[in-house]
Amino acid sequence: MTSGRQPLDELFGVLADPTRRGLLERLVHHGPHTATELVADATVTRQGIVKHLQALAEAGLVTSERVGREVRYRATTERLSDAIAWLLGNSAKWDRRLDRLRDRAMKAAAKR
Amino acid sequence: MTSGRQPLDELFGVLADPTRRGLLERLVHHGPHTATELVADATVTRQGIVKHLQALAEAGLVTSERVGREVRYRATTERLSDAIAWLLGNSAKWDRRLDRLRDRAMKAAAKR
DNA sequence: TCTATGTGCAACTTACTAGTTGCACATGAG
DNA sequence: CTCATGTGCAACTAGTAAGTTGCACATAGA
Repeated sequence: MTSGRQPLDELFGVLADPTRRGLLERLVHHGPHTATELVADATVTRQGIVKHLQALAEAGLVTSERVGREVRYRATTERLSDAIAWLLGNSAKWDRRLDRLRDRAMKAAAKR
Repeated sequence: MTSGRQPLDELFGVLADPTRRGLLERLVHHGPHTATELVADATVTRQGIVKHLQALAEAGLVTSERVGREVRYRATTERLSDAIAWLLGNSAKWDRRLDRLRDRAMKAAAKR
């Protein structure tokens, strides 16, 4: 059962870092930014941020677009549905509220 | 902003490992088990499993109870709501389906 | 009491990850 | 062209995490 690097490994792993979650939050709620712009809010160097953004990109949570000499990173949160679906699917099944949530999440995930 | 070891770090970090997710799934869907029993389905040693269960316990996802010479581990999935809430809160806000999910999840989390 | 089974503790190896620094390359503006 | 700004690549360090092995301790049962 322990095959190499499943999608959820990457997804949850990427979200386990507070700096990365902060970056993603920023991109989700305040739109696209460059790595250099994001340095202001972080405690790490630009290179550190670039690494985090690349990790997020590999997990499918951000995309990048070159604009002149800048590179804009944009959040693409569709993949989060996979994580949500797993979590709801493993929340106590005897809870009716979560049962309803799970059903809806499964449908939402299936549509994608 | 990068303070030491936030709750979500631990939560997502613990879920990033496929062996741990497998253990949690097993406990959620098939009830309490001992570490020794869980060895059968895993690819790692008992000690490895014990370590994973301890990690899950520290993240508040399982509890353990001693019964004679055995130790039964039981899933306690309430904490998953925290992860669900974060994910829904950072899913694209323009998506109405996820908006509804988020509202419901927030209410569910608040009740706990 | 003796034994089989289950658990706990500790040391150790290996591998990965966060974060850094240094420098080279690319591009927009004057 | 020249320079400031933004990006890319690579090497390196330090810390942590997975997983193992070996052995000691505890307990149910014959």
